[in-house]
Amino acid sequence: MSAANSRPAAFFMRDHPAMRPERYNMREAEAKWRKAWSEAGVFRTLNADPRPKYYVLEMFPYPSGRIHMGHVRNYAMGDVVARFRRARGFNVLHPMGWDAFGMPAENAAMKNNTHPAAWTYANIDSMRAQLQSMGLSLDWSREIATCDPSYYRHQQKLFLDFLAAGLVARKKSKVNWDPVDHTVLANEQVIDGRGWRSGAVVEQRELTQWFLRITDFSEDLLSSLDRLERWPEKVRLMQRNWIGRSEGLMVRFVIDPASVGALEGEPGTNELEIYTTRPDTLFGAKFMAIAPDHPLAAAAARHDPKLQAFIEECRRVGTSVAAIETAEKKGYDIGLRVFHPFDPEWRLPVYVANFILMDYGTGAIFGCPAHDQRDLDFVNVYGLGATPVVCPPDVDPATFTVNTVAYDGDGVMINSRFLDGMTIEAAKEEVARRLEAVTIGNAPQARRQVNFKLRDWGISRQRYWGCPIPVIHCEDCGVVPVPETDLPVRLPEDVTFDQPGNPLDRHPTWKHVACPRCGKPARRETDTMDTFVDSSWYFVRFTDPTNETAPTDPAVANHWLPVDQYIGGIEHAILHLLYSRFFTRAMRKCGHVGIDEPFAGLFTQGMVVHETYRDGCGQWVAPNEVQIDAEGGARRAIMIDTGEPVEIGPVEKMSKSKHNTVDPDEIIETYGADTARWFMLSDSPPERDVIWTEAGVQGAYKQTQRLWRLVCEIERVVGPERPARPQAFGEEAKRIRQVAHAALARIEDEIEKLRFNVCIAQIYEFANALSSAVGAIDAAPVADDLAYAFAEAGDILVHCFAPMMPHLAEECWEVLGHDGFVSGSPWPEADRGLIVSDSVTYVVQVNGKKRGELTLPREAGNPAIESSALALDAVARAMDNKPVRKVIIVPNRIVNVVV
RNA sequence: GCGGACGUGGCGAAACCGGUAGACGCAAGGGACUUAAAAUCCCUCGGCCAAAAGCCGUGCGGGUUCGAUCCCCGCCGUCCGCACCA
Repeated sequence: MSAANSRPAAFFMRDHPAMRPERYNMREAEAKWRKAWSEAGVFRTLNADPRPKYYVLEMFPYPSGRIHMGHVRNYAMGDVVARFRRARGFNVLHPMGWDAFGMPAENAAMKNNTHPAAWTYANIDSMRAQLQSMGLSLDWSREIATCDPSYYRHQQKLFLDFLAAGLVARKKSKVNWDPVDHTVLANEQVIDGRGWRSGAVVEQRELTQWFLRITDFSEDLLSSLDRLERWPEKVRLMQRNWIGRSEGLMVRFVIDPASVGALEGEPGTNELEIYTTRPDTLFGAKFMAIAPDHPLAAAAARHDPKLQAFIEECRRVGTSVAAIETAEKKGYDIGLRVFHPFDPEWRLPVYVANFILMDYGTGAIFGCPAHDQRDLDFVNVYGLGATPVVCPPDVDPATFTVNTVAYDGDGVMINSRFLDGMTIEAAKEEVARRLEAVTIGNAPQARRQVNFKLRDWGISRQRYWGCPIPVIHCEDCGVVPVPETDLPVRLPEDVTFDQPGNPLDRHPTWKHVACPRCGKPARRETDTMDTFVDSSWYFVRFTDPTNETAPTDPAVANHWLPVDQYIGGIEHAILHLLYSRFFTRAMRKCGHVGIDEPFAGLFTQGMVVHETYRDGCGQWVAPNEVQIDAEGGARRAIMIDTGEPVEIGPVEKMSKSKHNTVDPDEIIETYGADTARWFMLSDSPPERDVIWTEAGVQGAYKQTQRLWRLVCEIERVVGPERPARPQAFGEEAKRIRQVAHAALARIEDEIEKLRFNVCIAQIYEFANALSSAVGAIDAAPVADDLAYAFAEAGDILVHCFAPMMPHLAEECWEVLGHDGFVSGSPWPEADRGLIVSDSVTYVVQVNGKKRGELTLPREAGNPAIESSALALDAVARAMDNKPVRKVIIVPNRIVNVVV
């Protein structure tokens, strides 16, 4: 149905206002407009469109099968931006796709005996239908799914390009290994050191894995953060800390040969190299500590079964930093002693300690308990003591001690011989200078080093449902890339999940291939890629999603990129965003794009949270099983079925386990997509969590009806013809125009800043003002000037809420007598000249406390303002006959009389 | 453990760059309309006080300032991330 076809009905209604339905039938209207948009292709985007581009993107969803309220919020926000920019004359790219590889499909396969592909594509179909029911202005012709060979073949090409460019490495790395299920476990699958499915104690295993060399870009990824001005400061800070640049010193400690004992002949028993960012605290050292995975620890363990047991105990904690660092500090003295670099008489014990990470620095430290909390916790277990070497300002060095809280602040060096009295910085410099000058075995004892916490990105996954890594292992030729003509390396379809391990590895034929180089029998790589790889370039693929010959067309990609506004959850603040920034740089190096920062503007939205409910037995109860009564301010909940009382619990993130989810389908069915979108945007600032409440969504529903009635009322007082602009406006018409244009200016500012909740409050204020103006009219239609003002205000109002409630807006647009779509019509121009008023209201304060108000002409000068202020009764009373000391006048705002 | 954020009425919140604290909405209470209900419309709504005047009030304790929700210092509480979840 085209908009033109609906004209007769609209005319009929305008001629007979009484015939217009009292209530807006969202169910019919929403379906009607979605169909009309789709048939007219309103949201189709052409790469060749000459208008300025605007790329708005929301993080694409994992196809779990059902959308949740978090999606509704995320996509509602993105759609507001897309629709607003479109109205502002931009050629908007607003695509959607599916982050479709990943573990849940394999878990479902194991549980339900379905194939991951079948499960995933079925989920995509149902989620697409759900998203479409939201009325999002998406270009569905650009839809992509990362699990589709038409997508991952290009990802394999990118991998090969990266390989050729030296951006790929093979290294050993540890994984959580479940000895019963014969599978690698994700950190989230390790619960209290045991596999989630088998319950077996998890081991750590070393596997040779594929890595992307993100650390090649550490410095660039860090310094470029300064240029990302439209990113939240907190995300930039999180990335800065994650990259973790530090300037420190590598120091070689000589091991006392007398302490080597049974380790004689083992490698690495001459010296121990450590990395420190605090060389200034060297005189506070109490011990050395090495990681359980340190080669020296392994060497020592070969001679000491108890140490071996200790190391294995450490490994059971798991591979996650959080687990390692929260575990109680434990160590094992391996008997070695090292010489203090500045005192050959001073020897320090060497421990293997569970809180030292092999991945950072050299996997070895010197421990200075007085100034590092972890070291202090450690010595407090082993009774090694703590000597403070940095004294806080204004503290007496003679009495300063450290017992349970380490001091990591600024201060002056003490107890440190030649460093005493220096600042921390000077002491660091002095230690570095002296140790650089000492030569041990042809090399200086210390060297300055910039270190990063950032590690290379391990992308190997021993799983089926991911993008195959396109290489072949040949006994003679080694690692051989799959020739590009053989891409894609497709996942075999005939796999089963009824036994443990990786289906690709145990597939009878898939991995057996001829070496592309020598032709001898060889085997395919059976690891697949981390799904973060899939999501690290999908935003590029959207610019040219059907390109069959290459991952991108660089010219097209460079036209659209960077994404102007990216919107998604804060949980992706580090990994996804950092990997995407790296990937863009890597793609640039290989000639696929010409930019290095993929997302110019980033917005991180808060979660959708909900009250939790439990019945008498403590079982979780879902919101749709509960009825809430609020009388006299007290809220009580009962089970709808039984009337049994229900306990209202704390508000928490919506999760299946707590049964506090709300199904978007049900909400859209009951209230309509517009209401759901409106409520998601109206209640809380978008970056903060929003609490889903039944009362809130009902309130939003009421507002949709109110706006509908208001627009119908406006149409009634305006009359059936769109009024022409009159020569002059009366007082009331002027006032209405002023209200409308002021509202428009504010609302567009707020949308621009993504402050949707404030924007909606402004729409309410505008609607309230219009509503009373219309209510004051008793004879319709009104005079020409008023009719014009009302019609103009009505158009503005509809435009203002159209990005949030697009279906209702189309319906209202039609009522106001327009052809075509409001979704396709330009944003009205706010006449900012209309907005300035002739008078200004000052707040009058005495000593900073409000005592009255004063309305004066805009052009009033300071002396006039001052004398009017002092003339106020309330001011005189508050001054209490005291003399005026000073009068502060803030232009157009405030007068403060200081007495 | 490390890192990051947040805290304002009964509730969600607003307050431009340090300048009227509580816009707007929800809930609640009162009223109108109605046979009744729903819907709709009007009024009240931070605390103390009968009211006016006034005083108190932005997690807590200090500080800077003519003036602090906003800046500084120190606490308390809540939430999030931590590299194989996506």
